[in-house]
Amino acid sequence: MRETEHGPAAAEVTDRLTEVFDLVGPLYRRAQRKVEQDVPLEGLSVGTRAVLMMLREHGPMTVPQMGRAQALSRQFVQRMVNEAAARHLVEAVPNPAHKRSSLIRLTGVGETVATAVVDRERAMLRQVGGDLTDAEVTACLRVLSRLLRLLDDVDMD
Amino acid sequence: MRETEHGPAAAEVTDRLTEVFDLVGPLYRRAQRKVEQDVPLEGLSVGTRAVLMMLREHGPMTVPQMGRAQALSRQFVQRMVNEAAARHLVEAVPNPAHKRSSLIRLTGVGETVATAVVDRERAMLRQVGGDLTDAEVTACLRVLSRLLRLLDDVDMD
DNA sequence: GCGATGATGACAACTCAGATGTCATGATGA
DNA sequence: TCATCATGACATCTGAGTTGTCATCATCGC
Repeated sequence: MRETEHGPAAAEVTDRLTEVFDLVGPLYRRAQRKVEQDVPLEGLSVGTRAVLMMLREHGPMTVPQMGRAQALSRQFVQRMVNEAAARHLVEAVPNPAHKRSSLIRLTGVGETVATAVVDRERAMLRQVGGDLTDAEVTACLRVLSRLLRLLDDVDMD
Repeated sequence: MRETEHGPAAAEVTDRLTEVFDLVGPLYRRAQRKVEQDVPLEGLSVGTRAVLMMLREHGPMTVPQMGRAQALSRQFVQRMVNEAAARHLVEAVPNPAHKRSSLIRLTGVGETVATAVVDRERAMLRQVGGDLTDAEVTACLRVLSRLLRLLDDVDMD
């Protein structure tokens, strides 16, 4: 039986997707709380951590770009960036594409701190990594991305 | 190459798990917002919706059980349950196992409302369901469950 | 059986992540 | 050149969810 067809199998998949959402809530809250209690070690808040992680992963970005990527309001991200900038973890550099909105990028210190955070978190994830296959994680990423895209139109600003 | 071994492959998996977490944040916020704007149709709040959905899925439960399951504080869940009870969507029935903490279960009306919510949400998920295979969703559920268990110790109360 | 321990429910107070509103500025595009 | 739109700055607000406290009652060890 091909699972990608519509019909009974598709209905089955839809059912299970509900379960995925049911897992996202608790997972988000637990992760939030975990980060909340760990990240002060680096003198960060959850919000500034998110900014550092994004810049670390995707390179320099503008504030509105980050807001859209994280489904957060532009103004909130701005506050987090300002906070990070006050601690010299990030800095604004001129944006060749748009003169008014500067690119935000990690400073040397920022990179160091971001790496420390990532390393700590990966150490924790390593406990569970062995149980899961690469294929499973890939599938998970695909499912979550698809769901995210489904909710793309739900936006603000 | 077996991916479940430790070594390079395991490290790779750990890396990708970070990506999973990066997806959970935006997904949670978007879903929250979507539910927020849809669920007033049934005259519910996000919290009461969560209670109804849990009872619908798992049958009667006590308040503390629901709190643990959703990683929410007992008191908060209690408030949501009280709210739902005020609208006669749920009711307390004696708990044979523990005399002091009664079981909460859906009323007839509650069941109707919960079904309406589920149906609407499944209709939306159906748009995406066809793209994904049953195996992928299963893998996703497994990954998320594993991550949730990893954070089990992070708790409150 | 009886006291210690510990859940539970009820209620009050608080916090803070994140949204919303508004304005001035300057970039962009027809 | 003018209208439009995106950005940054700042101020205010909201409400989901927590924390604190207390009385009650169930459970369990002795």
